[in-house]
Amino acid sequence: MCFALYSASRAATAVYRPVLEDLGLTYPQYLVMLVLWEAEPKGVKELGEELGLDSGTLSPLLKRLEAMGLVERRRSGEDERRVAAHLTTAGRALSSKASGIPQHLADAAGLSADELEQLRTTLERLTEALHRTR
Amino acid sequence: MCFALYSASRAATAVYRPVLEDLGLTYPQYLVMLVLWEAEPKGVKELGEELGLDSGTLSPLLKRLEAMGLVERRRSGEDERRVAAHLTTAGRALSSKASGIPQHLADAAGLSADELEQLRTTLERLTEALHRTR
DNA sequence: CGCCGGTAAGTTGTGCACAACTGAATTGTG
DNA sequence: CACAATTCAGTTGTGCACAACTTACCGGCG
Repeated sequence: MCFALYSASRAATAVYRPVLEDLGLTYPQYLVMLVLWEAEPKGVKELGEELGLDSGTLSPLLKRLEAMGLVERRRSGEDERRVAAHLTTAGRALSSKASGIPQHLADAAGLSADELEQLRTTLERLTEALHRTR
Repeated sequence: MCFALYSASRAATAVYRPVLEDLGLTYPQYLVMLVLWEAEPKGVKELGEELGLDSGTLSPLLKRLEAMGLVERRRSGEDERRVAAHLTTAGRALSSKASGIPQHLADAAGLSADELEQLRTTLERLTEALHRTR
């Protein structure tokens, strides 16, 4: 069962890869951009909570996004410990190029909309349960 | 949808991690051992086909398993290009310690046996379809 | 005020995942 | 037989994922 999960996840990111290459993003970078397109700016901690990633993964990832000119990292004035990721103009503009990606993947999945929806909710329940065992 | 897949997969390996730590294995190493416990010896290419991994991933992984004394890599006599992974006595012995792991994970999943079975087949169909689009 | 536990981000080190490439061995074809 | 194309394992380089640790900063308490 878990091998099926592992394989499917890798197969999905493999389908994303060539599409995201046009945007110059990796899959985790794309996830971060999705979150920021939704609401911005976001602290490293908030990004980590939404994506389930820690600062050890996010810090270098955000640095790369900053080097690409998509994101700016700014230290908070009120709390000097916090760093917020702000979108640049280029970062905001990229969202329109990315708008077709979810549909592209849904097409590649070869499952009906119902099946996809059911799969998604089952996976979310599973993730919840697995996290609870920690 | 794909984020659900990505999260669930990471959550599953996170549940495996402490259990596999007792065996001194990572999750991909455990997958290789599972394949070898099933049938042995296996060439790097065959392992790669069953797991969907390439030599760039498997070569160093097998070297680590060899360094742990679980596996021996031997060049084939007939075809000097090929390298086969053989289990050592210790490698074979480890399988009994690992026997309880699948059940442990099924318990942690918090889904019924039916739901797990259905999830597995859906994921397999999905993986198939995603590979086809390449 | 001074210190102290806790928190936020970053750093270091290990091990995948995968692309691109290398080098050796084999196979197919003229 | 010779040699070009292919196959196989391994190497190199990049980017996650995560544990363990470090550093800077906050907020509270004596």
